[in-house]
Amino acid sequence: MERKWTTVRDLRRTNRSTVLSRLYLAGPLSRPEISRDTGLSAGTVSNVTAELIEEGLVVEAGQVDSHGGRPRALLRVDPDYGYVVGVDVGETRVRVELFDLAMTRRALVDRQLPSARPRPEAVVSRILTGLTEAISRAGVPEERILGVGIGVFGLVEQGPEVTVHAPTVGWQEVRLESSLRAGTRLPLFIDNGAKALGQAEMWYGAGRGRQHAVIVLVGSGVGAAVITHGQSYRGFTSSAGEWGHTTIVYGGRPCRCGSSGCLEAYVGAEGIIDRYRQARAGRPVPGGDEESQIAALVRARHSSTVAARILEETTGFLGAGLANLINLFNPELIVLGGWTGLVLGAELLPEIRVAAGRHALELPYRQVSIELSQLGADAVAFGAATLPVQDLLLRGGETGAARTAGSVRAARSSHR
Amino acid sequence: MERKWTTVRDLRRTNRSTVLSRLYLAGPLSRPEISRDTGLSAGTVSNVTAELIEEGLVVEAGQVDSHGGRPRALLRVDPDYGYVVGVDVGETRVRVELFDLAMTRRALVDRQLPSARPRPEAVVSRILTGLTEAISRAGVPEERILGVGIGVFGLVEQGPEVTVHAPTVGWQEVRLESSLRAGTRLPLFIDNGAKALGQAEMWYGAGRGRQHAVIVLVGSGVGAAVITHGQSYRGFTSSAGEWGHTTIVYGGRPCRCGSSGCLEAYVGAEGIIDRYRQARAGRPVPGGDEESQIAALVRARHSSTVAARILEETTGFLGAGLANLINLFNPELIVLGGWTGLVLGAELLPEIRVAAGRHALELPYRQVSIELSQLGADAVAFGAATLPVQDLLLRGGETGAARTAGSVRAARSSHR
DNA sequence: ACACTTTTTCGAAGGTGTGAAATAAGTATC
DNA sequence: GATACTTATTTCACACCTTCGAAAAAGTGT
Repeated sequence: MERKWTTVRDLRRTNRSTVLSRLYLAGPLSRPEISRDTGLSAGTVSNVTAELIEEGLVVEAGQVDSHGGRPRALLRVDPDYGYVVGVDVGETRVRVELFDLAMTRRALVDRQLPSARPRPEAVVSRILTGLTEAISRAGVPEERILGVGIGVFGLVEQGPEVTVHAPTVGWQEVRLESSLRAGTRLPLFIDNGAKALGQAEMWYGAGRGRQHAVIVLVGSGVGAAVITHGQSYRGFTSSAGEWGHTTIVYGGRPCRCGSSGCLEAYVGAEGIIDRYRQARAGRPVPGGDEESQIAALVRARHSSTVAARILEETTGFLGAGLANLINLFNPELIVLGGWTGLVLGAELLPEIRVAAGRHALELPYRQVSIELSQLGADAVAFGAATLPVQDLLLRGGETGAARTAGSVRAARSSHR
Repeated sequence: MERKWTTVRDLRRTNRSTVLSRLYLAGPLSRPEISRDTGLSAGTVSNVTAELIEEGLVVEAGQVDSHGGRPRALLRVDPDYGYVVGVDVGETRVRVELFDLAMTRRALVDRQLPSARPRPEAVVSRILTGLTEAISRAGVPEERILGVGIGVFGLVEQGPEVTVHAPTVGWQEVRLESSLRAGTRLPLFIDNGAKALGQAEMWYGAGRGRQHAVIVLVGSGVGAAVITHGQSYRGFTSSAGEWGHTTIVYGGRPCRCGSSGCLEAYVGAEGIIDRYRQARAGRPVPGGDEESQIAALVRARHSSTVAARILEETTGFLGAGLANLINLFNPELIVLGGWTGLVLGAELLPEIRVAAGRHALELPYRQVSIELSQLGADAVAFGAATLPVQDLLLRGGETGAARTAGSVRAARSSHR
């Protein structure tokens, strides 16, 4: 009962939010279209849009000619109203990208990390220097930055203060938010990288227009982002969706998480390569890094029965894992992403679908479609950048008395 | 964008709803307490409660003495404002119970089904006759019945019309709602039995006051009800939560659903008994029905190493299954229910907790507590009866122009 | 009897969306 | 080129809503 949802002004805010969101996600729209989509009366739409235009969030974008009537004016969110930053924190590098509101990239900064088990301070310093560099490269005044979204590996706990847990790289309750807060006044939005990417896929990728989906990430690790009613499913402390460490072969292969039989131990890149090596009687798998090893395996499938068998098994495990998601979450869509997932999916998607069908219940399986990611494997920073945008939309474009910045509102009004 | 949430009257309805819900779920409360809990101003609370009292939904319930000030009046929902019916549709019987709003049972009707694979018509006729009998036995005028909740086995699809799918008993897209609609004008609320029970457990059982929980049902079959933000997680077509048919032993024991290695094949009553029999080299398990066989197994665990091993394995499988739920849904609470679950849990809960800890990720495991069901195995009808209550609360006590009945409102206003 | 405290009600004020009417801005037709 | 028609957009009266502060109500303690 902590939510504040009572006054007539909150009503206005949600209506602003629905109008703004529709406008942002469904491209240029005319007022009558907004009215129809949102159920708001024409008068209200006119009223709300006038306010949004006045504030500079929305601009006119041409007209659409009519069949004998006043032509309807098209409206859209002004891409230059503000800018957002997305940060991809990986285990080997930090990547900072700056976008305008249309998600056109304006700057990109890449920083290597010294080791694959980076210390938090190393990450924090690279985020902060990357941030200033991206801002200066893009030539954008800092006051116009709406927020910084950060997609991190590991479990991101959204408490009174955001903390990150990633036992595999030795991070225990890392207070990432407060560390960053010391170095910037910009609003911060920290989330798990898979969840960030999932949101991007819903807005700009394979999930457009869907409400219930699971975006699955198969790379070195295996994760998932669950979307319900268009929103990320978080659970009690936001660590929901740890699909990679669900048991799929009771008592099976040991997993780096300490348990055994985890899905990740079978369909994560390392798991696949390891099983391939064992099937080759211990001979090393050709190719240098994991990526080329997987590629080699996929290429070999027509010539080598061993490779074919390994891939078939992998398809089976992956299918069963997807079936578990289908049975538990009943999504309308599953998006297969992550670099390993994309490599496998490019060749084997039909087989994966069939394998999922073998293990899932018939009804929910009939209602789900399994598709490939459209944004590719490298869109975590992009996804992270959508986090501040989402915040903007949910607030209906009002400068929330949120995390920081009273400067933003001032900057804005002096700007127009 | 289909939801209607725009006008200033919707605002009133949600405020009525929050006040009414708080009052219903948190027992007798004074107006200042409501104000504090809901964030509404004292004026609004007075205004809203006056309306609810006027309509007969809420009544005064004594006073609480003060420390030198006007004593605060206590308010509560009138248990006799209306009545609700809950129906438990099992594979062998139909059970109809009638409650007042305080969930005190006023009537109970039990009807056997002719076979364990009942035809839909057999179920429908027993529901309808059971309904009239329960109403007459309780001596309640039909106009005072707020609705009938029905908890059914199988997958319940909430479309424009509710349909039920249960392949194991040969039900394919059974149009239960329209069949019942022919025989009664009362508002109907049809849902999966496990979900219905889950809601009851949240309101009146082990889940009180929690927001994110999974209620797990282990009986002959295995199911789960997932609660997020206090609401049942449904997914795209409401068939979410089919935990029993998630794969936990890839390529393992065949399951009646057609797949193999499903959790249900290992920890469902039949699966346990079957594994026990195999371990006894095919000798039949003592005891008549499944229930007494499981009881015999549990009793034998101190004298028989075979029984002990089977139970240990069962604990392991169940723990891994729970761990999957923990990793995927990140609940704050897991409630173990269902008759098999209760029998096992009564003896082995600590071991089950440990087994879950072995397979779950550390952080979400630390944050979850695993408890036994408090409502017992036979509370599906009770749970189903909460469905119309929930509807009442969500509507804020306004007679929705919902599924049926304009008679209800008339009856109500003539009644006071 | 009086002062004090707390609850509850009351009325004015400030906001909101709606629906109908008015206005704007085109196209089709004669 | 003027007129009729059509559709988009704005304007405005209206009915509602919550809040806020003041006043009334209803007790306790001295």
